[in-house]
Amino acid sequence: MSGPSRPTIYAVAKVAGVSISSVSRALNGNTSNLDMVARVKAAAEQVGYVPSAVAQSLTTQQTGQVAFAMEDIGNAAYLAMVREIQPRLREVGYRLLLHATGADVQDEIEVVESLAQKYVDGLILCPIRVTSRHIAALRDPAVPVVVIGQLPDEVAVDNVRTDSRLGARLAVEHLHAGGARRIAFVNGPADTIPGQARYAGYQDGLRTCGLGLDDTLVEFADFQVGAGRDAAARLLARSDLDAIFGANDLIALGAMHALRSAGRSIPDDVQVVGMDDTTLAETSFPPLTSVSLGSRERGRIAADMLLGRLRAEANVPQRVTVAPSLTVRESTREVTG
Amino acid sequence: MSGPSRPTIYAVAKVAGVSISSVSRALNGNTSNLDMVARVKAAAEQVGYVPSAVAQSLTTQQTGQVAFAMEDIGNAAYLAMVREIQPRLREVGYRLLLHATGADVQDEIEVVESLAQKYVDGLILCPIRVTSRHIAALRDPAVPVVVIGQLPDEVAVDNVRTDSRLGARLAVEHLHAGGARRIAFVNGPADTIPGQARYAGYQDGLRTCGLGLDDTLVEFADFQVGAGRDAAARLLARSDLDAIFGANDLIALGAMHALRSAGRSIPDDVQVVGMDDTTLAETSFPPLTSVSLGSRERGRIAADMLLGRLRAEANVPQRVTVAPSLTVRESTREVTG
DNA sequence: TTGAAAGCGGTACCAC
DNA sequence: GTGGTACCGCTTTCAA
Repeated sequence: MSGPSRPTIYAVAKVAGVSISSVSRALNGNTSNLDMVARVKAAAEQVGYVPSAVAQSLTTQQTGQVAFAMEDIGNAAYLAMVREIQPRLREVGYRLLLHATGADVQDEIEVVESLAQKYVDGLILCPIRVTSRHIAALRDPAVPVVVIGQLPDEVAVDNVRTDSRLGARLAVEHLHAGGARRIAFVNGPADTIPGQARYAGYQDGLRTCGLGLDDTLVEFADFQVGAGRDAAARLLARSDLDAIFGANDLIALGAMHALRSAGRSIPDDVQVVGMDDTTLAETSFPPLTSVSLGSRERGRIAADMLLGRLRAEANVPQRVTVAPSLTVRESTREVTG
Repeated sequence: MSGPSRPTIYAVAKVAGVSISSVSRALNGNTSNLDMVARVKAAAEQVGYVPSAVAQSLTTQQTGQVAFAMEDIGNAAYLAMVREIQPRLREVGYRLLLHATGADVQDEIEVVESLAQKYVDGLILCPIRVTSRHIAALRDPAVPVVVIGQLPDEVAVDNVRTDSRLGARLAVEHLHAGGARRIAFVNGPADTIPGQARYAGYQDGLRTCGLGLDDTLVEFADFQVGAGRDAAARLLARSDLDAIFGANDLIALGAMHALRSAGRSIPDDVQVVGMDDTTLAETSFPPLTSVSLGSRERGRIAADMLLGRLRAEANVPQRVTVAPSLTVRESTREVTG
């Protein structure tokens, strides 16, 4: 016995002794007859009527839902975005739908293509990579899309980005200002957009500081603690160094573990800087200096951008860039003067 | 100019030269005429047809969506659940909708009541508290609900829980086995279900270990790092202690910070145990021994339970309890023998 | 097998 | 102001 089907608008109309049109109007505030409104509301209350979201969607052509798609909600940067996005959507009555694509490009593209099913009114997408198929799917999305991340200029889509290359440079310059001269870099995978940008920024920083690039000071790792620790251990084994820049906070945290195991003190012997400025950076010991790429802010902006697009159509694509900034904590030396 | 409205099933029917009934059948595999199927699919492809999820929902009375409601996705325990739930749902074609209630009981109840709108096929709910209004709302939910957490026996709802009281006792016993005799406890807020259960478990542990309850060894804090640190600092200032049990990993992490600031070594001077066994426990220094309450497993079970309910209705409510377990790391002393 | 038509549960236009 | 009705886009029953 499937549950008793909920009362529909017809039940309310019957009890109130009016037409369904009147019920609809009364409940949606499209009538001036207060008496009617009262009668209908009483009837609705009596039968326990709640309008069907699906039926409303079919007629209004709006779902009241927005999707957020990223690689993995476990990633602190995306988590930070969700925490900004969800309340904003909720505030104006939108529900949030979560897509974790698991770094699968195919999945990511399917998400965009599935938009044609119209189960959401809009999408915020964080692509890990941008392929030609992405671009094709993004050419004429069924609903408004906001992309968080780098995007070729020719793609006409709302876009909020950051400059992780500049962020990496800031990290190096900060370490240099703190007295470091042999600044190691534990990068993420070299074949990813973030990996490439951060590596370029690392080199930028060395250059502006008048330091040369020393390949023995560079290592690669997954964006994970364990990998960061191992990579840092390799660096310590082969090179003299007085600072480590980790391509994200997890890597930097791993590096701190390696340093501690090697008996090096932080920041006196070796300074450490991470990237993403996640809560991990605050809670680590010592608290980790980290380059903020404004995840929260990007999430907030993306949400606002999408909501704006949802209420007013047909505008030129927007693009906002959030500047990276340094959050100095105790894993680096104070710069005096 | 609002975007060109997508082609409907009528467009396909027209191109294929058949009725919409046939299109529907062909696309849903409810026909044996292979020729028809081919023709329809070709036509669909040609016009770029994608069925409307909303229209399908209206006729099938199913949305293909499931909601997960918890306090805050930023909480590592809930995060762990989401990461288990989402892939499971996705695998069988369900989309995940996220509700963060922000510890607002009112919001939580509204989530349950909003189920009558039928925008999802089911709900997984993690209540922070269970009020009489919860119980009332849960009495006859519009769609199947699975509750993760404690629930009065009289509430006939699918339920997966853990035994955090037993978990707390395990923590105390482990510390005692490691040689601790003055075991402090930094609890969460006393007026929450988790707070009460853990406090009871703490006392259970003391009892089984033959230790007396000493109020000066008990402090309260939010479930946050900063609060945990401050609470631990208060304890250190007034009491002699050789172990600290934090009611969750964040509190325990805060306690470790306080200990470090006070110059106490971990675990030699003071052992520390946390609870929830989050990734923070793995990445802290030293890695934190923590009581696992099986968040991932509970998430997995809840998802499976809901999916089961979604395919076969009308069964008695299920209840599963996940046993807590201890994950021993380096913040406590090895127990030999 | 295939098509016509009746809903699914609402909204909104259009007469009255 | 109010009710009748077409329609949103699809699934499914029922005849032919």
